[in-house]
Amino acid sequence: MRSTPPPADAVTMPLARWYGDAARDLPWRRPEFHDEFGAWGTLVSEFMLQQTPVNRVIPHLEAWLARWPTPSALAAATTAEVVQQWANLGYPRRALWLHRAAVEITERHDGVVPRDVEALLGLSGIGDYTARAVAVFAYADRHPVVDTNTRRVLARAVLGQAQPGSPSRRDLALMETLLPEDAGESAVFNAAAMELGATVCTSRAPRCEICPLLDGCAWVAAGRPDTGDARRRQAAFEGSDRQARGAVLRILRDAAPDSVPLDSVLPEWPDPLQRHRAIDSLIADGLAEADGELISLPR
DNA sequence: TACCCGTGGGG
DNA sequence: TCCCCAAGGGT
Repeated sequence: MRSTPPPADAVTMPLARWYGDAARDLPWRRPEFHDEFGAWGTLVSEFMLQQTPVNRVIPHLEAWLARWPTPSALAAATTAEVVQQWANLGYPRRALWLHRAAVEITERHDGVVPRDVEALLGLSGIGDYTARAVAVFAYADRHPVVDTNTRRVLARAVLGQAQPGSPSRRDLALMETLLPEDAGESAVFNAAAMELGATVCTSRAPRCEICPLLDGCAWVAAGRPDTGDARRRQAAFEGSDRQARGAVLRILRDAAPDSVPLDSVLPEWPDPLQRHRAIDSLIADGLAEADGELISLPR
């Protein structure tokens, strides 16, 4: 006699089966990747994947790990080298944080990426998502891993809403209730939920026809209501400070390791005040360094 | 909590 | 063309 399966199985079982067939072949999912780079490889990949699409990350990840295959190797690099290697991945403060995390790992953890979630959360640039992603995907421990893809899958399949709206902490708790007891199965479930959100249960045009959760999906059952789109729109990029900062930093990256005259940096920028603000804030963030009338990446 | 932080590809 | 948004985190 089998007991009635827990409701969570209605989600975990079909998802695991689907993942076995449909998972993309990504570098950080290959055994050789873990053999070669261990948890460090996972950590670097997760930093790069924060808000940067998979396809753009892959070549940068390989170059980065070839140059700095261990935390201590990166810790020994200069800020300028790190920012330049980060290239056009975007959000360059992540490069600073990754560098800082490498120093922290070297100094506080004997050069070994921590396994404990609390210890991981203590590192620069690591939050709820990245800490658990490292613990689960590098160390095969049992934790809920909740990113924007998983949140969307939970919102639709379980909560019946078009987009995630509840605080992400609540989705973390919800994911915990669905997590299989077995650590290995739970790791697959975490990866599968993310993969489904990335490739099928997408934000704009979900492909419900091929979704393994179609039969039990609360959102489909409700007639795919458009939940008023509570998402906050991303601030305009054109004319923003971010655009100005990006333009300045590109010049410094291209010139590195040389300095350039301050006057030569975006002299024609439409808003001189904004140009000044961009330069100052980059220096304040540690992404640039001024020396008299010269400016460069930090030395 | 809401806002800030780059960059580029796809619908 | 233009708009959306992408394996988040810090403040």
